[in-house]
Amino acid sequence: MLKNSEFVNKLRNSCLRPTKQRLKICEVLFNRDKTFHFTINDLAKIISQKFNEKISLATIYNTVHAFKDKGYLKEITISSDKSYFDTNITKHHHFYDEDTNLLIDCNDNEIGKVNIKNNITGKKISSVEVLVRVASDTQNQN
Amino acid sequence: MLKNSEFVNKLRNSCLRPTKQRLKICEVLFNRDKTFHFTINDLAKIISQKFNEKISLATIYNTVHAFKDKGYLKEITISSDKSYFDTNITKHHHFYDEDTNLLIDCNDNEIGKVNIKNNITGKKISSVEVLVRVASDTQNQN
DNA sequence: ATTTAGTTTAGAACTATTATAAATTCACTA
DNA sequence: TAGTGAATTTATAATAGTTCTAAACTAAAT
Repeated sequence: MLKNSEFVNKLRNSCLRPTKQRLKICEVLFNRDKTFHFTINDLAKIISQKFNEKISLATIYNTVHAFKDKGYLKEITISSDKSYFDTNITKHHHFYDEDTNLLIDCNDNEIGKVNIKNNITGKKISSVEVLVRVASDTQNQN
Repeated sequence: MLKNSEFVNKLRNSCLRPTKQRLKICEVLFNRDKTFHFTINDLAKIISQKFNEKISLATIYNTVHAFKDKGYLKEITISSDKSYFDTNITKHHHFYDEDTNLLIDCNDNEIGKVNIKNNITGKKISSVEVLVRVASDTQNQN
């Protein structure tokens, strides 16, 4: 739960001018108690519902990517037809509910540490991500 | 390493008519010793190089999706701008080399079993996939 | 107030993928 | 082996998500 002046600082500290549009997007994304998972389309809808003035799609794309580059958002790839973003930027894993298309964060109580015994020679691990797809019992296992 | 008559059977057993095009695609995908990771675009290129007669992109899409539906291919999602497919249909995980954009299969010697302590209530796990992104040491950690 | 660089915008462009509908081919039957 | 109907292939159009463009606007420093 952050307030406007904190967003101004956050943006200034990242060499991003605190424009009206970016502040609105901050408010939608970061003025929350819980992690928020969204697609660009979700975000565009929320913005157009919440505020009278609309923000151009191009700006929403630009801002989300800027926030991702600055480390304020994480991108999560579940399907090739959509990009999901996550306001939880800590290392964590996900459940993906195939019935509802919703992402759910996992904590360490749910998935134990992944044991990587051998890495590719000469390479450094940049991330380890587990995706557990779940569905109601009637769905067939893949 | 399968031969033509085996592909004919494979297709017939799946209620897919063994057409010239499907047999060529089988030859590219399954006449191999090792696992093969590819995008539709990769496959289209290989086909146009290997054979004189070209196969329509629509047919390549249709066939790859039919093979996926029949369980002969697995789809792997790494980035939202491309679909990767894998001829290794066993349960396994992947390294993804961010420098070369190549996928590498993991075996159990490389990644230990993922310990899922709690699943979402009322749901069944349909898959568990680990993606380890790697890059050369000079790249920054994400 | 002026200036300059950063930002926003609408719309065009692009890329991957799916849909369409006509032409072709497979495979069954006679 | 020719005829038939359904499956398949094909080129092309359509669509969806995303990126590009370049003109208009705005923030912030002088």
